[in-house]
Amino acid sequence: MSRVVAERQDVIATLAEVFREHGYDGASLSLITEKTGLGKGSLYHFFPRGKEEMAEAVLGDIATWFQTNIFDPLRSGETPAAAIDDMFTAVDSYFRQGRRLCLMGVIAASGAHDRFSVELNRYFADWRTALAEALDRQGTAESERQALAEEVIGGIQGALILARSLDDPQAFGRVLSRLKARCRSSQN
Amino acid sequence: MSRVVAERQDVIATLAEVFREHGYDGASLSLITEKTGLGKGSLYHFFPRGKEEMAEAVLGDIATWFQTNIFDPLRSGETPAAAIDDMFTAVDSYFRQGRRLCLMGVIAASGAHDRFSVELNRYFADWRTALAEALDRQGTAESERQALAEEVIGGIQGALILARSLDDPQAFGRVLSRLKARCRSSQN
DNA sequence: TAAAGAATTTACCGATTGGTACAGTCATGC
DNA sequence: GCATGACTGTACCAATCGGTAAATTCTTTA
Repeated sequence: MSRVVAERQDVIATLAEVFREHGYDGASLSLITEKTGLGKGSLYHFFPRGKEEMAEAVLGDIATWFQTNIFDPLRSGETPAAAIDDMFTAVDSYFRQGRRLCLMGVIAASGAHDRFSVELNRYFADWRTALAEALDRQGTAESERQALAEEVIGGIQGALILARSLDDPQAFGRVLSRLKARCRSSQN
Repeated sequence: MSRVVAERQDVIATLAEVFREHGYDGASLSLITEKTGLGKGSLYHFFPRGKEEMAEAVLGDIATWFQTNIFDPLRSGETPAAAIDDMFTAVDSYFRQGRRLCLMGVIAASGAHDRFSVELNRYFADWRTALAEALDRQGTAESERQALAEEVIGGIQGALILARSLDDPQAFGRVLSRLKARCRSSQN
């Protein structure tokens, strides 16, 4: 593994934090410089196309993480019901029990939405597909699958915003457990 | 009604659009100038504290609208079940069948969150209280009220983000009708 | 109709924006 | 130990940022 790939990867985690906390427009290069400890020279060495490429890298990184840790297990899990339970556990952990926003949601709710519409579309569509398939395998009615998957994925996004706005991270957990119960009771 | 109040009110609707579509940081004064047709001089005449006061005015306007058209009817409606149904109808209409984002959510998901935390908190807390009370009056179990209210309000926010990200406004309506059914079936 | 004040236009400010250029430093492999 | 290329620091750029100031125009009212 070359040094390039390793260091670039280190930076991406910090970039993700900055974008998550300040949004795309709010994440200025000076702020990014400060938080990453990298000067503009280094930043533009790793991301020649600048801020947009930084955000693309972060979104790609997140997409990969979800693919690996959420979507794939939903498909490959032996017992789909357990796989769905695991999804909720992973989600709760990833979003730090409601104290962390979803960067995909942050971008979707921002003016930068158009710039990353492809990434956003793929993220949510993949999640919906993976969850709907798991629901299918656990015996959820066909008419229910897609709609329930949308309700759950949207519910997670909304719960994050709600928890932050109410300054009550626990609201996230409360909604999560209700959504989980909903998936469970849709079995046949 | 003086001309001041009337014209200021006209501007607020356009300001709301700009903030909704571009976010707080993305809504530059030049963009605001362009969309409102008002020069900086006029803008600063109406909103001496600048952009922040413009956003405050918009958020205040939205809060009033929801208080009047959503929260109050939830409390005063003769039959609570019908009042809740009306809420979903009004929400679907306000958010243009999923083609319009919620500015409160947009701000909550942005770096400007801290600046308007009071407004955000009040909006969501008021909504939760009003809905929980209506659920109470329609006989929803006490243990359910608050949690169901949170699920519904969060669900609406999330559905807006989902619909925009999937580029499928109808996803909003699908989630809405499920949430409505949930409220209905929680009656006693 | 003239005074008062509301509203607008215009020019301007310093600071910051994202981005570029490039010389210099550093580690690594031959 | 030297050449190569990855990496960094610094200086710089035009454009735009949010905001200010003041002269001017338009409306309202007495």
